[in-house]
Amino acid sequence: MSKPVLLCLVGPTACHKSEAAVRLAKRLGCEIVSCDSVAVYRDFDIGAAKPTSEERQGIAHHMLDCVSAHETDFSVSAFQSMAREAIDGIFARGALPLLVGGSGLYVDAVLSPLAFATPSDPMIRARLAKEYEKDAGAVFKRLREADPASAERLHPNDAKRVIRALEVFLCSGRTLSDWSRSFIETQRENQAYQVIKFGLFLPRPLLYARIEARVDAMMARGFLDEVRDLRAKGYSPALPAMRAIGYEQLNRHLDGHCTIDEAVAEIKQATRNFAKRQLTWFRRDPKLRWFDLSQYTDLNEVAGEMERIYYER
RNA sequence: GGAUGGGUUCCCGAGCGGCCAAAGGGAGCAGACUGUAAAUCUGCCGUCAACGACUUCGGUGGUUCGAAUCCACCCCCAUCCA
Repeated sequence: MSKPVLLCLVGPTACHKSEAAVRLAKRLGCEIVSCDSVAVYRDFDIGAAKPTSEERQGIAHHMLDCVSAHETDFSVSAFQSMAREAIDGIFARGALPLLVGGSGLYVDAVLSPLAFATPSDPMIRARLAKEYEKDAGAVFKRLREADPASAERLHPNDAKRVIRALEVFLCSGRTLSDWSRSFIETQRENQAYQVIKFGLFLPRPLLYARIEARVDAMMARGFLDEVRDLRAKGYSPALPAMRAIGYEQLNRHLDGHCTIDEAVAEIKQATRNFAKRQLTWFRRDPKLRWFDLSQYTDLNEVAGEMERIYYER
């Protein structure tokens, strides 16, 4: 029996992903599943570049505004199960799911059903974080004893991952490398969908120029007020969501640490760096079909090309 | 016109006789990535026929075995006095 087909559109930030997705969705009758680590948050709109209702043009969008930034137990894993539920619903409706997003890990999480089943324990993690701060070397050494494979793979300076790997071992008795191995093995026979992946990109100089223009546009649309409102609503600048690009810098400005011009310049810089990292992530996927936006006069052409590929699958 | 402080590799910025192609940061490039990932982390980063060679520290000329570092003059910049 043939697997259900699922479309996926990725690319760095500021590449017209949302717009291209809507065009494609209109042609193929898709419902969109956003894979964006910031757009999931309610009240985070302008800075998250969340498509407005006009921009969505009546196309159903899932995984937008689906969690509160206050949620302390949100995670990639939570995202994964919610997104998969949304996808099941789309299939049930006889529609075609179109994953769209720039958060590579989130995209992969959705596409790899069995990943992230790994256990976690916030208490242990917090304790390890403290220990790491005091003596990073000691924590890494413990990891090397408990899970040599992960220790080998991880850099001692990578606090997050070193701590997480040890956490997994401490709360489950199994190593992270063990969990991931079984994931890879099971994934092979559990590839749930037939995935067609598209990637959008622009030559670096154009990309960077577009990013800067878009940050200016966000500011013009009231990004600063959005952050002010967020604070007024009780969102602490310490929240993970408030550390997202743009929100972080604007919070620093609001706290008097820098001028608005400095903040904006930093946002542009951080976004450029981010876009580059996204490209690094997506580039390793050999199955991705890339579209250089500078080679097309408009997005309909791109969407048309994608449509053709879909039918020729 | 005078006084003082400066001009360092793409940028900021240390260095102030050898251990200096020159700390550190930023940018740029490449990469990693399995529980809030727009995060976190790594590598490269003057040039080359590259375990060695060559060209750099405002300019020119000196001192010295040896200078980004000392001296002279010159050119810029900043501040202050006129």
